[in-house]
Amino acid sequence: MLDLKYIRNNLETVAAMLKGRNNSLDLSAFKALDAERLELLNKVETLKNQRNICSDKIAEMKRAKADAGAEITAMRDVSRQIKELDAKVAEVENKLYEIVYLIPNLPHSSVPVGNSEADNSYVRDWGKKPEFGFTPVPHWEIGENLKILDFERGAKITGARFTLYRDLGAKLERALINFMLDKHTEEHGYTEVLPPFMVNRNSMRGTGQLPKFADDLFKVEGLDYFLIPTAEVPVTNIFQNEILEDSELPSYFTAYTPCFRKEAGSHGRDTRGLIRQHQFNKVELVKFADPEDSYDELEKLLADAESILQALNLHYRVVNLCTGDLGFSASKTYDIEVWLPGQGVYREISSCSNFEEFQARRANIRYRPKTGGKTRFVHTLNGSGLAVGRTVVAILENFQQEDGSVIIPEVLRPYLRGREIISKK
RNA sequence: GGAGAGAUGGCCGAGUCGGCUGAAGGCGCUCGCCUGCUAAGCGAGUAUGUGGGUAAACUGCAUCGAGGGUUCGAAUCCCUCUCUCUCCGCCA
Repeated sequence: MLDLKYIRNNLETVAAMLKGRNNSLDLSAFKALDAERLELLNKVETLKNQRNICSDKIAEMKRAKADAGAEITAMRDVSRQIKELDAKVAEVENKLYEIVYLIPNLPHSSVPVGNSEADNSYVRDWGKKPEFGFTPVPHWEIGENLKILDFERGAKITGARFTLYRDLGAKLERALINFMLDKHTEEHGYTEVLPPFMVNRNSMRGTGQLPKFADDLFKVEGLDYFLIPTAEVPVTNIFQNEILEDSELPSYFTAYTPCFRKEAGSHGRDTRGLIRQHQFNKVELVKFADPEDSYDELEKLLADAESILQALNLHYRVVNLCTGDLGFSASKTYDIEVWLPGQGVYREISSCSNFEEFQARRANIRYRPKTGGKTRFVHTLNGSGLAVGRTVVAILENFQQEDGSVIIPEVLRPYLRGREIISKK
């Protein structure tokens, strides 16, 4: 959420920002609603002031055993007016916030301007594409052939976009989760947390999933709870409505959770394989940072995510998302795209963002600056470290052998009792 | 699921038959004084949001789990909800 005062004073900037983000939100009602709200507040607060003063007077008179009948009668009317105005304020405020909650975050100055994916700017790459003496195949063929991924049974058990992992497939997924969590906690200073996989509406609003993206969420029937689409939601909300001490910043958390997404609007896209599932596993990195150094923290966060791919020896590239491709809550986002030789494409495997104050304002997460003075909103950041299912995809496709077997990356072998290869039984 | 107790400022904890309680008292913390170190002592200060005001002084409004109600006036009375604790039952 942006600061009301900021929107009020920079309405043109905000409108231009919306255009740059391909966002068609209509701001025309904002100005009138905002002005009406201020006017109503002014009125009602004056009346309340009157009432407070008079109430004290009545109390005094009563203590002096004087008759306050006239004052009480007069205040009766004032109170009635206050009640009416309060109701009106609430009404106007609701309308106003309906708009404000739908305004996305302001992009950082280093974000390239552009309309789509094609305009994202290249940052760097690491490693190189593996060479094959044969034609590499996509992971779904490898997985089915090795009997470690069972798409048909996943669909039978639940439906499309659900997959049953078997045997070394399941173990590989589990090994990756453990490897990632260990690396981030032991080497990068993150604290591991295991949060609830369902959250309430307020938490979803705090990180920006609601109200705009309700269609993408699985809602629990009969309760106002939602399955999390990412650990970002429960972990960022750890400090919801709290004031942190400056000494607690920056604060790093990592969490493994399954993620549940409806993938509304993606019908027909990536229907084969593990790429786009309704349920997938992810190890997430979340940071709470001092606004002064949140962009340094973003670079470090990105490096932490990259280190996993490097340890697995997977070729990837990093892109800086352009204004048109940037997520709703983010000020700046780097995507890490891993090379998938079976499909001949780079696919997003991690998304690392700085949200600046946007989520902190919604979730009301503040800190006391060391210089003293008023509390300020922290900056929140997060990134995948990494999406586990897509990492399995990358491993299968990059390390496939001509005979259909797959070499297990060395760093994972300790997590698999020394296994070096997945081959057909 | 049943029975009961509770939710007050950074923490602990008062709030009597509704009014002088944004909130006593204590602890903690900050600044100053004092004391040759440590400890103790003394004085002052110490919530958040939002508005006015010169980014000051000062000042309006709101906030005692959340929402509603009664009243001129609610931390205090009534209703609903949420959460916490204790006991019983059930359960991985």
